[in-house]
Amino acid sequence: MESVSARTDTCASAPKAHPRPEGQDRYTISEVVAFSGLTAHTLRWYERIGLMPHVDRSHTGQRRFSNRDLDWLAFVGKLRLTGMPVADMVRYAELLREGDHTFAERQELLEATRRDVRTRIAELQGTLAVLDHKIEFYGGARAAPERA
Amino acid sequence: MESVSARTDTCASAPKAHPRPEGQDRYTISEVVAFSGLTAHTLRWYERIGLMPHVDRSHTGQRRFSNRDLDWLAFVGKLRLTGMPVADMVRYAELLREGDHTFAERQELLEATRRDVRTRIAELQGTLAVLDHKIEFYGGARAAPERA
DNA sequence: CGCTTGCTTGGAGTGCACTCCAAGGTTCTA
DNA sequence: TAGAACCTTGGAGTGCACTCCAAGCAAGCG
Repeated sequence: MESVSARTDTCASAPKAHPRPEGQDRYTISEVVAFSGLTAHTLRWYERIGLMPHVDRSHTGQRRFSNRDLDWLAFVGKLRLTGMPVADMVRYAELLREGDHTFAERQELLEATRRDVRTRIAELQGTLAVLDHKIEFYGGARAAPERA
Repeated sequence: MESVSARTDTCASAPKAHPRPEGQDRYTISEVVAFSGLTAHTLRWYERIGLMPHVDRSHTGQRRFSNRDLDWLAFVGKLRLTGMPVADMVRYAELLREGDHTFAERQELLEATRRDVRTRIAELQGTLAVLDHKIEFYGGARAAPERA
């Protein structure tokens, strides 16, 4: 995802290069829409509720997003997939803004999230087993009594 | 997480014995609440929107749920975990009520759902990788410049 | 310069999945 | 046979996560 990858060659998830290199990264909202898949409405709303660190502005007040902002949005997107409530993500964003002394709390929050994700994966695998079972039934039998 | 393993003696998910044997399975709504974890409101709402096959009634009109209904609710619960919209589940319930000639469509619907679940699991595993990465960073470094 | 397209705001509206309410009838226990 | 606890209904309300609107300023082009 980000620079820290230099910890080794980890960073298994492809870093997904930014559309423009550092230094020229001043994206308009519509560019971010194209890149992130979110709507402009949603991007503005994220900022309003504190889910985005305050975005830079042009001299006339229009938003100019940075590569950093794009990275953050990608991370938020991942969290969103887990079903985490937006309020919790805002909480994490606040902790980040508050600085170093929230380090431990952030770590705890990430670990709790990881536990949730693992639980969710397990639940989905349980569901997958049920689906496999029913589909197998559909493949084999033809119209059986069970409320399939 | 693991469960799927037992592909041999299938029916891996414990059949989860019914609270009462066939023949005495006439549960009040509050018994179903205790067993399913859903609220009475939700159970009535499910019936109203057609997500429950019409539930049997006592001679005075109170609901009496059967083991069959419990099984159906358990399945709906699994589908709910996948994030499937209620409307889609209602569609499946309708197909069931319509009888044998909807067999193929039901099968298709289940298979599409399975594809969705697999996609969702893959997404969550991607998220898990990101979380692992960040947590590792938190464990190793102490307050670094990244917008972790 | 004028035109089109894009961006700004606060506030209101939408869709989903519940969740609750009021007013009354039912069932169980003492 | 009384009282508590449970059940019924249609319809209204809630919380979440967007989603859209109107009115106006900004930016790029021939």
